Amino acid sequence: MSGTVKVRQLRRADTRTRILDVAERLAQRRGFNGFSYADVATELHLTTASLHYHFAGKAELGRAMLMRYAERFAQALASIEARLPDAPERLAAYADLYAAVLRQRRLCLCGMLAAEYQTLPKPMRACVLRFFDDNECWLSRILETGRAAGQLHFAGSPQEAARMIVCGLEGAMLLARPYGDVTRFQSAARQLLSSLTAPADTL
Amino acid sequence: MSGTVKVRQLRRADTRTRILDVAERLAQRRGFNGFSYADVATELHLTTASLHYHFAGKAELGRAMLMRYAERFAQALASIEARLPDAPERLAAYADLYAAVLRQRRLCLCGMLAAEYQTLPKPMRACVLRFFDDNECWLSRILETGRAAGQLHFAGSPQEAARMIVCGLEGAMLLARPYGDVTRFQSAARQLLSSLTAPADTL
DNA sequence: GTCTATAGGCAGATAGAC
DNA sequence: GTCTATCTGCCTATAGAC
Repeated sequence: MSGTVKVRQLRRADTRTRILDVAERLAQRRGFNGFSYADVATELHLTTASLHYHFAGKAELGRAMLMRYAERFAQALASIEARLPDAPERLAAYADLYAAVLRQRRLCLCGMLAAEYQTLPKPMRACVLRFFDDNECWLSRILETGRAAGQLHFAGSPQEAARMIVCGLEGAMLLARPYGDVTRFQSAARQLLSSLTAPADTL
Repeated sequence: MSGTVKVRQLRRADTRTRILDVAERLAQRRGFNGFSYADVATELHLTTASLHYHFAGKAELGRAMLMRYAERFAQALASIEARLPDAPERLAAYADLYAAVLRQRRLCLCGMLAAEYQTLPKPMRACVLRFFDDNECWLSRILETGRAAGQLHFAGSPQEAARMIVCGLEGAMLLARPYGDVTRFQSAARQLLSSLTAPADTL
């Protein structure tokens, strides 16, 4: 609608952005039920009343946080597809996205929210499912293309394989973090993807 | 110490047991941070004060709940090993343990607590890790035996494969539940295990 | 064992001054 | 935009009667 929607302030992110940054990190580390408005406000040297100026409530903050996260993730997927032509490399880069999050001692935001799903505000639930749907969709396409090019080998539908990959990577993050051991994730990811990369003659 | 430690009351579980039952179900559905003493008390037509008679605090309740869960799980594993001689059947039965939990619209207790790990009382954290260690240990043994018997085929160490299985199944539960779709879990589990069951000639 | 009563703290949220 | 002040409700926990 407006001609000058957003003017990027490179020197210092605006307050709304910084609130989202803190909320996102806390949600990924402690869960959506594991942090409060006060936690965010304190860290930014604000009051909870100020937060309510930017986001009507915690549910609204959560929704905004999720939408930004999904958008950023989608951009990362598009970047992988544009940069890397080979399917195996694309899958490895996909797993690296997860590893990068884990190195920050965070869980995938939507993996965390999947655990808390039953207690989430309704609008947030839809966002979580859409995130996984988008991942599954992107992976399916990558898998199908890779199989057609003879780079990948797997039985069953690309959709099934895509779902298994998402499950495996989310689960690997979930378990690697308590151990504080990123190699646990790497090992599981490698095994998971190698079953697609290596030729499976008997299937 | 005592000669008559526990006399089973088959007619009606004692209060302590019923508290643990409710707490366990709530923790598996809503997370440890997602339920309160009041939730448990209300459901049992008790007061929170009564709960404090049985468990000093929520952390102590959580610890007792976890220890009982781990013990029950260990018994289930022993039962699988005793009943089923074939490795592929054992693995399928192992996955069925998870599926049964998911059908109750619950997450694996320790999978849920892994997500909440950073906010858990210290004593509970150790229990969560021990649960996964025990699973990994049991699975490693099953995998190694199965490979030696020529029933299973996989590259790498049994430990690595065991970890991948646990990650995959926990992740599959995590994602299947929001969709309310047990077949999502079944599909992922089948793919995960078939890569071990089917001969992999090229590895 | 279970209760009533209550404490003390923290949660999300709002009104209104600046 | 950010603040102070305040509200209401829920949380874990305790004291003490029955």
